[in-house]
Amino acid sequence: MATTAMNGPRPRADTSSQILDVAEQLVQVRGFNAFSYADVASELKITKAALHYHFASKSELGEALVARYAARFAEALAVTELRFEDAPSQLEAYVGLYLSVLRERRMCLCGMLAADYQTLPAPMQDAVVRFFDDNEIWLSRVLTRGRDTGTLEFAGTPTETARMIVSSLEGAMLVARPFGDIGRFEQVANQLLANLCSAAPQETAAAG
Amino acid sequence: MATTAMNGPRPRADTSSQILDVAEQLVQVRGFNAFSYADVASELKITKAALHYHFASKSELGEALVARYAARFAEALAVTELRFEDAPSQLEAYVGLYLSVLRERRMCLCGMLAADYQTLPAPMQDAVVRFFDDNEIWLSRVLTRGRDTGTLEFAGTPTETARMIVSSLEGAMLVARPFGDIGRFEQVANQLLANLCSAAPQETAAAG
DNA sequence: GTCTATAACGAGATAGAC
DNA sequence: GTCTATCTCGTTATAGAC
Repeated sequence: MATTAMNGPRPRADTSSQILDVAEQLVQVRGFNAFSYADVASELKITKAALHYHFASKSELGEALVARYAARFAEALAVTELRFEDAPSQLEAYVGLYLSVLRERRMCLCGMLAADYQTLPAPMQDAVVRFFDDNEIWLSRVLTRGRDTGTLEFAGTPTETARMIVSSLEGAMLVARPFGDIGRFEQVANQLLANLCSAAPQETAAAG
Repeated sequence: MATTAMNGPRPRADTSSQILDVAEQLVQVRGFNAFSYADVASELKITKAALHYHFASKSELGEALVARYAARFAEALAVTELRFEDAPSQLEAYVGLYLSVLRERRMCLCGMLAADYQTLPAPMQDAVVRFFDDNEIWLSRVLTRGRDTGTLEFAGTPTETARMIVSSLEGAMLVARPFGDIGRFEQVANQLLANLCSAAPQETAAAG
Protein backbone atom coordinates (compact mmCIF):
# COMPACT_ATOMS: atom_id res chain seq x y z
CA MET A 1 0.00 0.00 0.00
CA ALA A 2 1.22 3.46 -0.84
CA THR A 3 1.70 5.70 2.13
CA THR A 4 1.19 9.44 2.09
CA ALA A 5 4.64 10.10 3.48
CA MET A 6 7.63 10.71 1.25
CA ASN A 7 9.90 8.32 3.05
CA GLY A 8 10.12 5.46 5.51
CA PRO A 9 11.41 1.92 4.95
CA ARG A 10 10.21 0.36 1.73
CA PRO A 11 9.49 -3.35 1.28
CA ARG A 12 12.62 -4.97 -0.23
CA ALA A 13 14.57 -3.58 -3.06
CA ASP A 14 16.77 -4.69 -5.88
CA THR A 15 20.25 -3.21 -6.00
CA SER A 16 19.35 -0.28 -8.24
CA SER A 17 16.66 0.84 -5.83
CA GLN A 18 18.96 0.42 -2.87
CA ILE A 19 21.55 2.55 -4.62
CA LEU A 20 18.95 5.22 -5.25
CA ASP A 21 17.81 5.06 -1.63
CA VAL A 22 21.30 5.61 -0.28
CA ALA A 23 22.26 8.23 -2.85
CA GLU A 24 19.02 10.10 -2.27
CA GLN A 25 19.63 10.31 1.42
CA LEU A 26 23.19 11.49 0.86
CA VAL A 27 22.15 14.21 -1.58
CA GLN A 28 19.35 15.43 0.66
CA VAL A 29 21.70 15.67 3.61
CA ARG A 30 24.99 16.73 2.02
CA GLY A 31 24.23 18.00 -1.47
CA PHE A 32 24.98 16.63 -4.91
CA ASN A 33 28.62 17.74 -4.95
CA ALA A 34 29.38 16.39 -1.50
CA PHE A 35 28.67 12.72 -1.99
CA SER A 36 30.62 10.14 -3.96
CA TYR A 37 30.27 6.70 -5.46
CA ALA A 38 32.59 5.56 -2.70
CA ASP A 39 30.09 6.77 -0.07
CA VAL A 40 27.25 4.82 -1.61
CA ALA A 41 29.36 1.75 -2.24
CA SER A 42 30.67 1.51 1.30
CA GLU A 43 27.19 1.95 2.73
CA LEU A 44 25.86 -0.91 0.59
CA LYS A 45 29.06 -2.95 0.93
CA ILE A 46 29.54 -3.29 -2.77
CA THR A 47 32.27 -1.80 -4.97
CA LYS A 48 32.29 1.39 -6.97
CA ALA A 49 32.52 -0.69 -10.14
CA ALA A 50 29.24 -2.36 -9.26
CA LEU A 51 27.65 1.06 -8.94
CA HIS A 52 28.88 2.03 -12.37
CA TYR A 53 27.17 -1.05 -13.75
CA HIS A 54 23.80 0.25 -12.56
CA PHE A 55 24.43 3.95 -13.18
CA ALA A 56 27.21 4.54 -15.68
CA SER A 57 27.87 8.11 -14.57
CA LYS A 58 27.08 10.35 -11.67
CA SER A 59 24.86 12.40 -13.98
CA GLU A 60 22.81 9.33 -14.82
CA LEU A 61 22.47 8.50 -11.16
CA GLY A 62 21.42 12.06 -10.46
CA GLU A 63 18.82 12.05 -13.20
CA ALA A 64 17.35 8.79 -11.93
CA LEU A 65 17.31 10.28 -8.47
CA VAL A 66 15.25 13.34 -9.38
CA ALA A 67 12.97 11.36 -11.67
CA ARG A 68 12.08 8.90 -8.94
CA TYR A 69 11.68 11.62 -6.33
CA ALA A 70 9.44 13.71 -8.56
CA ALA A 71 7.32 10.69 -9.48
CA ARG A 72 6.93 9.73 -5.85
CA PHE A 73 6.01 13.28 -4.93
CA ALA A 74 3.49 13.52 -7.76
CA GLU A 75 1.96 10.25 -6.61
CA ALA A 76 1.71 11.57 -3.06
CA LEU A 77 0.00 14.72 -4.31
CA ALA A 78 -2.50 12.71 -6.34
CA VAL A 79 -3.32 10.55 -3.34
CA THR A 80 -3.68 13.64 -1.16
CA GLU A 81 -6.14 15.18 -3.55
CA LEU A 82 -8.28 12.05 -3.48
CA ARG A 83 -8.06 11.34 0.21
CA PHE A 84 -8.96 14.82 1.47
CA GLU A 85 -12.01 16.69 0.32
CA ASP A 86 -11.49 20.26 1.46
CA ALA A 87 -8.65 22.51 0.35
CA PRO A 88 -7.41 23.32 3.87
CA SER A 89 -6.90 19.63 4.62
CA GLN A 90 -5.12 19.18 1.32
CA LEU A 91 -2.78 22.05 2.12
CA GLU A 92 -2.17 20.63 5.55
CA ALA A 93 -1.28 17.29 3.98
CA TYR A 94 1.01 19.10 1.56
CA VAL A 95 2.88 20.59 4.50
CA GLY A 96 2.94 17.11 5.99
CA LEU A 97 4.94 15.87 3.01
CA TYR A 98 7.66 18.41 3.73
CA LEU A 99 7.54 17.60 7.40
CA SER A 100 8.06 13.90 6.82
CA VAL A 101 11.24 14.74 4.90
CA LEU A 102 12.52 17.16 7.50
CA ARG A 103 11.89 14.68 10.29
CA GLU A 104 14.54 12.47 8.71
CA ARG A 105 16.89 15.44 8.92
CA ARG A 106 16.76 15.79 5.16
CA MET A 107 16.27 18.76 2.89
CA CYS A 108 13.76 18.46 0.05
CA LEU A 109 15.77 16.78 -2.72
CA CYS A 110 14.88 19.43 -5.27
CA GLY A 111 15.38 22.23 -2.77
CA MET A 112 18.90 20.94 -2.22
CA LEU A 113 19.44 20.60 -5.96
CA ALA A 114 18.17 24.14 -6.39
CA ALA A 115 21.16 25.26 -4.33
CA ASP A 116 23.48 23.07 -6.42
CA TYR A 117 21.70 24.15 -9.58
CA GLN A 118 24.57 25.90 -11.37
CA THR A 119 26.76 22.81 -11.13
CA LEU A 120 24.19 20.26 -12.28
CA PRO A 121 24.09 18.52 -15.67
CA ALA A 122 21.38 20.01 -17.90
CA PRO A 123 18.90 17.11 -17.60
CA MET A 124 18.94 17.44 -13.83
CA GLN A 125 18.45 21.19 -14.06
CA ASP A 126 15.38 20.71 -16.22
CA ALA A 127 13.95 18.12 -13.86
CA VAL A 128 14.37 20.41 -10.87
CA VAL A 129 12.48 23.22 -12.57
CA ARG A 130 9.76 20.80 -13.61
CA PHE A 131 9.40 19.65 -10.01
CA PHE A 132 8.69 23.17 -8.81
CA ASP A 133 6.35 23.78 -11.73
CA ASP A 134 4.36 20.66 -10.91
CA ASN A 135 4.10 21.66 -7.28
CA GLU A 136 2.82 25.09 -8.24
CA ILE A 137 0.26 23.64 -10.61
CA TRP A 138 -1.07 21.29 -7.97
CA LEU A 139 -1.17 24.04 -5.37
CA SER A 140 -2.87 26.46 -7.75
CA ARG A 141 -5.60 23.91 -8.35
CA VAL A 142 -6.14 23.40 -4.64
CA LEU A 143 -6.08 27.14 -3.97
CA THR A 144 -8.57 27.85 -6.73
CA ARG A 145 -10.94 25.22 -5.43
CA GLY A 146 -10.54 26.51 -1.89
CA ARG A 147 -11.34 30.04 -2.90
CA ASP A 148 -14.31 28.95 -4.98
CA THR A 149 -15.80 26.93 -2.14
CA GLY A 150 -15.04 29.63 0.38
CA THR A 151 -12.69 27.57 2.53
CA LEU A 152 -9.61 29.60 1.59
CA GLU A 153 -8.94 33.30 1.40
CA PHE A 154 -5.98 35.02 -0.21
CA ALA A 155 -5.08 38.15 -2.11
CA GLY A 156 -3.48 37.81 -5.52
CA THR A 157 -3.74 34.96 -7.99
CA PRO A 158 -3.61 31.26 -7.10
CA THR A 159 -0.29 30.97 -8.98
CA GLU A 160 1.29 33.80 -7.00
CA THR A 161 0.07 32.28 -3.78
CA ALA A 162 1.31 28.85 -4.80
CA ARG A 163 4.77 30.30 -5.40
CA MET A 164 4.64 31.94 -2.02
CA ILE A 165 3.85 28.61 -0.39
CA VAL A 166 6.61 26.70 -2.18
CA SER A 167 9.18 29.38 -1.42
CA SER A 168 8.25 29.65 2.23
CA LEU A 169 8.26 25.93 2.85
CA GLU A 170 11.53 25.31 1.01
CA GLY A 171 13.11 28.23 2.83
CA ALA A 172 11.76 27.08 6.15
CA MET A 173 13.34 23.64 5.60
CA LEU A 174 16.60 25.23 4.55
CA VAL A 175 16.84 27.36 7.68
CA ALA A 176 15.38 24.85 10.13
CA ARG A 177 18.05 22.27 9.41
CA PRO A 178 21.06 24.28 10.64
CA PHE A 179 19.15 24.99 13.84
CA GLY A 180 18.24 21.32 14.16
CA ASP A 181 14.80 22.56 15.08
CA ILE A 182 11.75 21.21 13.30
CA GLY A 183 9.64 23.58 15.37
CA ARG A 184 10.96 26.43 13.26
CA PHE A 185 9.54 24.82 10.17
CA GLU A 186 6.23 24.11 11.82
CA GLN A 187 5.96 27.70 12.99
CA VAL A 188 6.36 29.02 9.48
CA ALA A 189 4.01 26.43 8.02
CA ASN A 190 1.35 27.23 10.57
CA GLN A 191 1.52 30.95 9.91
CA LEU A 192 1.23 30.21 6.22
CA LEU A 193 -1.81 27.99 6.66
CA ALA A 194 -3.39 30.37 9.14
CA ASN A 195 -3.16 33.21 6.63
CA LEU A 196 -4.93 31.12 4.00
CA CYS A 197 -7.56 29.47 6.15
CA SER A 198 -8.84 32.61 7.81
CA ALA A 199 -12.08 32.02 5.94
CA ALA A 200 -14.92 30.36 7.82
CA PRO A 201 -13.93 26.66 8.04
CA GLN A 202 -17.03 25.11 6.46
CA GLU A 203 -19.36 27.88 5.35
CA THR A 204 -20.00 28.87 1.77
CA ALA A 205 -19.49 32.63 2.05
CA ALA A 206 -16.59 34.29 3.86
CA ALA A 207 -15.47 37.61 2.36
CA GLY A 208 -15.25 40.44 4.91
CA MET B 1 31.10 56.02 1.44
CA ALA B 2 29.19 52.93 2.51
CA THR B 3 26.41 51.90 0.17
CA THR B 4 23.25 50.18 1.28
CA ALA B 5 23.65 47.39 -1.26
CA MET B 6 25.42 44.16 -0.43
CA ASN B 7 27.61 44.17 -3.50
CA GLY B 8 28.93 46.22 -6.38
CA PRO B 9 32.52 47.04 -7.25
CA ARG B 10 34.57 48.16 -4.29
CA PRO B 11 37.40 50.71 -4.44
CA ARG B 12 40.70 48.81 -4.73
CA ALA B 13 41.60 45.83 -2.74
CA ASP B 14 44.62 44.04 -1.40
CA THR B 15 45.07 40.43 -2.40
CA SER B 16 43.27 38.99 0.61
CA SER B 17 40.18 41.01 -0.15
CA GLN B 18 40.30 40.10 -3.80
CA ILE B 19 40.52 36.45 -2.86
CA LEU B 20 37.51 36.84 -0.61
CA ASP B 21 35.61 38.65 -3.36
CA VAL B 22 36.18 35.88 -5.87
CA ALA B 23 35.61 33.05 -3.41
CA GLU B 24 32.44 34.67 -2.16
CA GLN B 25 31.00 34.91 -5.61
CA LEU B 26 31.90 31.29 -6.34
CA VAL B 27 30.31 30.02 -3.13
CA GLN B 28 27.16 32.04 -3.67
CA VAL B 29 26.80 30.71 -7.20
CA ARG B 30 28.10 27.14 -6.93
CA GLY B 31 28.20 26.23 -3.26
CA PHE B 32 31.06 25.64 -0.84
CA ASN B 33 31.83 22.14 -2.07
CA ALA B 34 31.81 23.07 -5.73
CA PHE B 35 34.61 25.60 -5.84
CA SER B 36 38.33 25.09 -5.49
CA TYR B 37 41.51 27.00 -4.82
CA ALA B 38 42.29 26.46 -8.49
CA ASP B 39 39.12 28.34 -9.48
CA VAL B 40 40.02 31.34 -7.36
CA ALA B 41 43.68 31.28 -8.39
CA SER B 42 42.96 31.19 -12.11
CA GLU B 43 40.46 34.02 -11.82
CA LEU B 44 43.03 36.21 -10.03
CA LYS B 45 45.92 34.90 -12.13
CA ILE B 46 47.96 33.89 -9.13
CA THR B 47 48.93 30.41 -7.99
CA LYS B 48 47.23 28.11 -5.53
CA ALA B 49 50.29 28.38 -3.30
CA ALA B 50 49.79 32.12 -3.08
CA LEU B 51 46.24 31.50 -1.92
CA HIS B 52 47.46 29.21 0.81
CA TYR B 53 49.70 32.00 2.04
CA HIS B 54 46.65 34.19 2.68
CA PHE B 55 44.27 31.45 3.80
CA ALA B 56 46.10 28.33 4.96
CA SER B 57 43.13 26.04 4.52
CA LYS B 58 39.77 26.02 2.82
CA SER B 59 38.12 26.08 6.23
CA GLU B 60 39.97 29.25 7.13
CA LEU B 61 38.95 30.84 3.88
CA GLY B 62 35.37 29.79 4.49
CA GLU B 63 35.36 31.23 7.98
CA ALA B 64 36.74 34.54 6.75
CA LEU B 65 34.09 34.51 4.05
CA VAL B 66 31.13 34.18 6.40
CA ALA B 67 32.62 36.59 8.92
CA ARG B 68 33.03 39.32 6.33
CA TYR B 69 29.63 38.69 4.81
CA ALA B 70 27.89 38.75 8.18
CA ALA B 71 29.70 41.94 9.19
CA ARG B 72 28.79 43.64 5.94
CA PHE B 73 25.19 42.55 6.32
CA ALA B 74 25.03 43.76 9.91
CA GLU B 75 26.44 47.09 8.80
CA ALA B 76 23.81 47.35 6.08
CA LEU B 77 21.08 46.61 8.60
CA ALA B 78 22.37 49.27 10.97
CA VAL B 79 22.46 51.82 8.17
CA THR B 80 18.97 50.85 7.10
CA GLU B 81 17.63 51.36 10.59
CA LEU B 82 19.10 54.86 10.70
CA ARG B 83 18.23 55.92 7.19
CA PHE B 84 14.56 54.95 7.26
CA GLU B 85 12.16 56.01 9.96
CA ASP B 86 9.11 53.85 9.54
CA ALA B 87 9.06 50.07 9.84
CA PRO B 88 7.53 49.42 6.41
CA SER B 89 10.38 51.29 4.71
CA GLN B 90 12.91 49.40 6.77
CA LEU B 91 11.35 46.10 5.74
CA GLU B 92 11.33 47.20 2.14
CA ALA B 93 15.02 48.04 2.41
CA TYR B 94 15.62 44.64 3.99
CA VAL B 95 14.07 42.99 0.97
CA GLY B 96 16.24 45.25 -1.18
CA LEU B 97 19.36 43.71 0.34
CA TYR B 98 18.27 40.28 -0.82
CA LEU B 99 17.32 41.68 -4.20
CA SER B 100 20.74 43.24 -4.75
CA VAL B 101 22.30 39.81 -4.19
CA LEU B 102 19.87 38.00 -6.45
CA ARG B 103 20.39 40.55 -9.22
CA GLU B 104 23.98 39.34 -9.43
CA ARG B 105 22.62 35.84 -9.93
CA ARG B 106 23.83 34.90 -6.48
CA MET B 107 22.21 33.09 -3.62
CA CYS B 108 22.51 34.59 -0.13
CA LEU B 109 25.88 33.33 1.10
CA CYS B 110 24.45 31.94 4.31
CA GLY B 111 21.42 30.52 2.54
CA MET B 112 23.80 28.60 0.29
CA LEU B 113 25.87 27.52 3.28
CA ALA B 114 22.68 26.41 5.00
CA ALA B 115 22.29 23.88 2.20
CA ASP B 116 25.92 22.83 2.57
CA TYR B 117 25.58 22.89 6.34
CA GLN B 118 26.24 19.22 7.12
CA THR B 119 29.56 19.31 5.29
CA LEU B 120 30.91 22.53 6.81
CA PRO B 121 33.64 22.83 9.43
CA ALA B 122 32.20 23.61 12.85
CA PRO B 123 33.23 27.30 12.96
CA MET B 124 31.42 27.94 9.71
CA GLN B 125 28.33 26.15 10.97
CA ASP B 126 28.22 28.34 14.04
CA ALA B 127 28.64 31.49 11.97
CA VAL B 128 25.77 30.54 9.68
CA VAL B 129 23.42 30.03 12.60
CA ARG B 130 24.53 33.32 14.10
CA PHE B 131 23.78 35.08 10.83
CA PHE B 132 20.19 33.91 10.86
CA ASP B 133 19.86 34.75 14.54
CA ASP B 134 21.08 38.29 13.94
CA ASN B 135 18.67 38.75 11.09
CA GLU B 136 15.78 37.59 13.24
CA ILE B 137 16.75 39.89 16.06
CA TRP B 138 16.91 42.89 13.76
CA LEU B 139 13.61 42.00 12.12
CA SER B 140 11.94 41.42 15.46
CA ARG B 141 12.97 44.89 16.55
CA VAL B 142 11.57 46.45 13.39
CA LEU B 143 8.38 44.41 13.62
CA THR B 144 7.83 45.35 17.25
CA ARG B 145 8.29 49.02 16.49
CA GLY B 146 5.98 48.78 13.49
CA ARG B 147 3.26 47.13 15.50
CA ASP B 148 3.64 49.64 18.33
CA THR B 149 3.40 52.61 16.00
CA GLY B 150 0.55 51.04 14.06
CA THR B 151 2.35 50.86 10.73
CA LEU B 152 2.52 47.05 10.74
CA GLU B 153 0.00 44.37 11.47
CA PHE B 154 0.65 40.69 12.05
CA ALA B 155 -0.65 37.78 14.06
CA GLY B 156 1.76 35.93 16.32
CA THR B 157 4.92 37.20 17.96
CA PRO B 158 7.54 39.41 16.29
CA THR B 159 10.03 36.53 16.49
CA GLU B 160 7.70 34.12 14.74
CA THR B 161 7.00 36.68 12.06
CA ALA B 162 10.70 37.42 11.68
CA ARG B 163 11.37 33.73 11.10
CA MET B 164 8.62 33.66 8.54
CA ILE B 165 10.22 36.55 6.68
CA VAL B 166 13.71 35.06 6.67
CA SER B 167 12.42 31.65 5.56
CA SER B 168 10.28 33.08 2.79
CA LEU B 169 12.97 35.33 1.39
CA GLU B 170 15.69 32.67 1.52
CA GLY B 171 13.33 30.17 -0.09
CA ALA B 172 12.25 32.66 -2.72
CA MET B 173 15.89 33.24 -3.66
CA LEU B 174 16.55 29.51 -3.73
CA VAL B 175 13.68 28.83 -6.10
CA ALA B 176 13.97 31.96 -8.23
CA ARG B 177 17.53 31.16 -9.29
CA PRO B 178 16.79 27.92 -11.16
CA PHE B 179 14.04 29.74 -13.02
CA GLY B 180 16.38 32.63 -13.77
CA ASP B 181 13.47 34.83 -12.85
CA ILE B 182 13.91 37.62 -10.33
CA GLY B 183 10.22 38.40 -10.74
CA ARG B 184 9.45 35.26 -8.78
CA PHE B 185 11.37 36.61 -5.84
CA GLU B 186 9.75 40.01 -6.08
CA GLN B 187 6.31 38.44 -6.19
CA VAL B 188 6.91 36.57 -2.96
CA ALA B 189 8.49 39.57 -1.28
CA ASN B 190 5.60 41.82 -2.24
CA GLN B 191 3.03 39.40 -0.89
CA LEU B 192 5.01 39.21 2.30
CA LEU B 193 5.21 42.98 2.68
CA ALA B 194 1.59 43.44 1.71
CA ASN B 195 0.49 41.06 4.46
CA LEU B 196 2.44 43.05 7.03
CA CYS B 197 1.66 46.56 5.86
CA SER B 198 -2.09 46.16 5.67
CA ALA B 199 -2.31 48.60 8.55
CA ALA B 200 -3.10 52.24 7.78
CA PRO B 201 0.15 53.67 6.35
CA GLN B 202 0.66 56.58 8.77
CA GLU B 203 -2.09 56.52 11.38
CA THR B 204 -1.56 55.74 15.03
CA ALA B 205 -4.34 53.20 15.62
CA ALA B 206 -5.05 50.21 13.43
CA ALA B 207 -6.10 47.10 15.34
CA GLY B 208 -9.42 45.58 14.25
C1' DG C 1 54.02 37.84 -1.33
C1' DT C 2 54.46 34.93 -4.99
C1' DC C 3 56.47 31.28 -7.34
C1' DT C 4 57.68 26.01 -9.00
C1' DA C 5 57.29 21.57 -7.81
C1' DT C 6 55.30 17.90 -5.70
C1' DA C 7 53.16 15.20 -2.22
C1' DA C 8 49.04 12.68 -0.73
C1' DC C 9 44.68 11.71 -1.46
C1' DG C 10 39.99 10.99 -3.36
C1' DA C 11 37.17 11.66 -7.23
C1' DG C 12 34.68 9.57 -11.45
C1' DA C 13 35.35 6.14 -14.65
C1' DT C 14 37.01 1.77 -17.41
C1' DA C 15 38.89 -3.05 -18.57
C1' DG C 16 38.45 -7.47 -18.08
C1' DA C 17 38.09 -11.71 -14.98
C1' DC C 18 34.65 -14.42 -12.49
C1' DG D 1 25.85 -8.53 -11.28
C1' DT D 2 29.90 -8.07 -8.89
C1' DC D 3 34.66 -8.20 -8.47
C1' DT D 4 40.03 -6.53 -8.65
C1' DA D 5 42.93 -3.55 -10.60
C1' DT D 6 44.07 0.47 -12.75
C1' DC D 7 43.75 4.99 -15.06
C1' DT D 8 43.31 9.82 -15.16
C1' DC D 9 42.24 13.81 -13.23
C1' DG D 10 41.38 17.37 -9.74
C1' DT D 11 41.59 18.28 -4.99
C1' DT D 12 43.82 20.34 -0.65
C1' DA D 13 48.08 21.19 1.11
C1' DT D 14 53.31 21.66 1.83
C1' DA D 15 58.45 22.59 0.94
C1' DG D 16 61.57 25.55 -0.36
C1' DA D 17 63.48 28.95 -3.92
C1' DC D 18 63.07 33.85 -5.32
